[in-house]
Amino acid sequence: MNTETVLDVAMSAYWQSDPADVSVNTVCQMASISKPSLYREFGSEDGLKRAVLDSYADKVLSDMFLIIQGGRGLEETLGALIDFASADPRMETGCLFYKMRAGKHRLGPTTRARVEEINSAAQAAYVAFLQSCRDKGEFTTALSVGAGATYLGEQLALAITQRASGEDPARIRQMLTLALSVFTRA
Amino acid sequence: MNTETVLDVAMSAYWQSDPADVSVNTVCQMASISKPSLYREFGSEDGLKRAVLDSYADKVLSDMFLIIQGGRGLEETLGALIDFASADPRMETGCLFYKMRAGKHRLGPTTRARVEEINSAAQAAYVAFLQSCRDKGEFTTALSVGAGATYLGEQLALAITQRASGEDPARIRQMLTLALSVFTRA
DNA sequence: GGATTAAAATACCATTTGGTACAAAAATGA
DNA sequence: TCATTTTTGTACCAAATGGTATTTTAATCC
Repeated sequence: MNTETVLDVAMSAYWQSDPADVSVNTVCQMASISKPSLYREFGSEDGLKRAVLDSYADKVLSDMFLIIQGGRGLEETLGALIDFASADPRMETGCLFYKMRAGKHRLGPTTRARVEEINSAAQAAYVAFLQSCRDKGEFTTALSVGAGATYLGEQLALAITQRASGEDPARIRQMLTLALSVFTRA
Repeated sequence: MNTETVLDVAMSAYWQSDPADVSVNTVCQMASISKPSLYREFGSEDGLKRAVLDSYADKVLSDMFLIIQGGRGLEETLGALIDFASADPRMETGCLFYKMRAGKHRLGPTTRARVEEINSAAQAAYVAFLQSCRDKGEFTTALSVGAGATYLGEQLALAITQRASGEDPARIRQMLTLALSVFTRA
């Protein structure tokens, strides 16, 4: 049984619907493997989800981090984030990480821990980005860097979550652009 | 068996945790009634949830509608909404309606229909409010009334949802104030 | 009080959940 | 080719889910 294949199948299932709505049984029959095989490889449902999340972070979230850490200016970076959130086809059914975070009380301990880890890393990345913008004199609002980072993160999460519920991408872009306009309009 | 009591118990349970995480069995033993009694009164889980949502709309959401339809000005109304979302003790564990809306794919048909109904009513209320502000010359942004209404609704939902996950109310107020500043700062 | 009717609870149903004991295959070694 | 080891799948487990048939209890009527 190919571990990589199982991870892909599970990720796709969790991502398309919701980690809480996909059972281990379902994953097994979608991947055409037996349940003991899966448990031998991942130990538990929690282990599987954690592995899937790791894989997701590697394949998808990394691209988002690249945008934030690209070293570009405020407007350009915000624009890229808006593009990503409102138009990237991979976010059409939302973000697996945000789905997990939204239902983190339904996750096992190791997956939840990983979710919190990633969340902290994202927050830190937003902070670093905004701080660099402030240093460059692009981010001159009274708003603190920490608060701005939280705000930015939550607005992105909101936008991407809305894509999962089928909202019109153009509308989402409009809303997100409006929300993030607080960074550029003093 | 007191129907009102059962509704209160169920509402409290759904509200405090999440409608998807509270089973019919749990509701029964919390209300100290037998399962057939509950099914005789509400027909199904969907029926119970729908009844609870109706009761919730009557007891809680009505207050939110009162704020919006109070006929007061833009700044004052937004301030009241910010207060409600970030400080009202009843929103400490979030809003039952928003929880249902967030997990509406997990709801039965009648409850889901009611959720959509309430959602439309809320949107309409936001539209009416913003339109009246525009008529009074308080809302002069390029933003359309419809888009503004959607934005307002989503930002409130976000803020209240964050309260359910234990975020610091002061932080939430700050974020929401920032988000809604787009209405008053041109 | 005794018969009838309305209310409630016990005890069950099928299905699904996460998880595993154990037997059947398949690959490896000599 | 035969024995050993590793891999895989069948068949099961207990618990919980939403929902119900049937029996017991309680109230009503005469």
